[in-house]
Amino acid sequence: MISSPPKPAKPKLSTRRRLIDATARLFAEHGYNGLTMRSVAQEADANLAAANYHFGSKDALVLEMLRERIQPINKRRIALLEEARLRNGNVAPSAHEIFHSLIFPIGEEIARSSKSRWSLAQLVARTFTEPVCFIERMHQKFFSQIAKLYHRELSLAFPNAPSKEIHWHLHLSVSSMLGALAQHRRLRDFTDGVCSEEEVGEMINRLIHFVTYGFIYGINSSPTE
Amino acid sequence: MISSPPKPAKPKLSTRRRLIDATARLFAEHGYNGLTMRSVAQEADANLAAANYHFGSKDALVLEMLRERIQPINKRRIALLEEARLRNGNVAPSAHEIFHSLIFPIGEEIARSSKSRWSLAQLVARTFTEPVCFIERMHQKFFSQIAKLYHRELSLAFPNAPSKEIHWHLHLSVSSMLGALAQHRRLRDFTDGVCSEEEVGEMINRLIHFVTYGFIYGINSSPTE
DNA sequence: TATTTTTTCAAACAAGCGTTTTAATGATTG
DNA sequence: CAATCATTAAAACGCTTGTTTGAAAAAATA
Repeated sequence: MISSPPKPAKPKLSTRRRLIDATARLFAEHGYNGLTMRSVAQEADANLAAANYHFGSKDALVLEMLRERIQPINKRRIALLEEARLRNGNVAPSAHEIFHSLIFPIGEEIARSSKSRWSLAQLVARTFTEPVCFIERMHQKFFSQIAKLYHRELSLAFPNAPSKEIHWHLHLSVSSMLGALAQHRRLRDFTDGVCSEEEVGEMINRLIHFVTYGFIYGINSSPTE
Repeated sequence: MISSPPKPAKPKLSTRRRLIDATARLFAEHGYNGLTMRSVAQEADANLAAANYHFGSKDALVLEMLRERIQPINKRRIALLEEARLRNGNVAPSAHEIFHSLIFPIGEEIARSSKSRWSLAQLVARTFTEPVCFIERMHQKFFSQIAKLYHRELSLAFPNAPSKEIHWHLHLSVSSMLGALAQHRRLRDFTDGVCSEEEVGEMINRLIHFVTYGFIYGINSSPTE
């Protein structure tokens, strides 16, 4: 079966694009140390020297890939928060709205990526485990300001809760979110085949409720036990 | 200052022992790929060939280290569950008792290891992120049976909840636990210095409550939304 | 003490790593 | 067409990896 169309209908993305996408797949699957320039080149169907030519180094390549994946999610989070604020008039967003804005955007991206050939969930797991220095610094840059934003927002929603308790439970909430995303690929095994990884929307919805309840009832019970 | 006591008060553990402990530290910090036989040998103050002599291969060394760390925790979990069952007579353990038995034992070990030179929290994060095949198989072996045990236990505590919902929320609970443990080292940064990583007990207590509330109220609300 | 077994050690092995180099391509512009 | 640029290609560079080797040292057994 020989196919010889005038145009192969495969525009074949730029080498740069293919390199970044291959980096995302391989970084998610094997981590920073497990990702090699040679594997990236092979996965991207490019030459070994191409990545160094386009990005300068392995570090810069991975960093650019992460930036490209994370920034739109954070922008969407802030947008959803603004939306809720406007919708409620002068009333502060509820805990559910706050955690919805935190979790839903990354759920959207995970659902999108799961239909593709790479998994954002795995990538999230990676970035939060890899102790490589530049990744830690990057997380500091990307997530410290948004953490402060959510702490402020939760302080408005729970004006009677001590600031430290909000810190504690926001930390637990974020940790739960990340843990659930990181473990998502293990869902089928863990539930003995009962729950399927395709139901990303179900998972995100339950996760938002789970975290909201954990936060609300955790904040309001025995802070000094 | 020359010290020449008759016995240097340093019995110096066996090479095998030192190799395993060094492996735990380095695996936790750098992951499987980042751990090298040379770094293990240096950290354990042993010869490069010693690890291959005692364990055969890098795989076998890491596997033995993991087995040694995980098994006692699972035994303690089952013991706490039995304890609660006996204490309540014929009544099934409550959700709080169940999650206490799940989370408290690993909290104990983390508190113990945090005073040592290595961190169990980091190791937990590693093992749940590393996609190396033998680790995944190992987790399947170690945690699939105990997952079934907890599903049974929660089914008794929530006889009206559909089995699938218990699967979902147990998955979320375990994910939250792992996420919180994995993120524990980031606590200080994340909370802007307000919460300290030394308060492991505080963290575990709050985590148990957080997960319990998330499970209880998650199970009892909108299962078919 | 003599002999056997276990454990350590330094050195070397092939394979794989990130990066660089140099030449050959392809596209763009004059 | 000629010339300049951006991109690709193959080969090689030191360096590190897991593992193996064979002899030396230590421990255990007789």
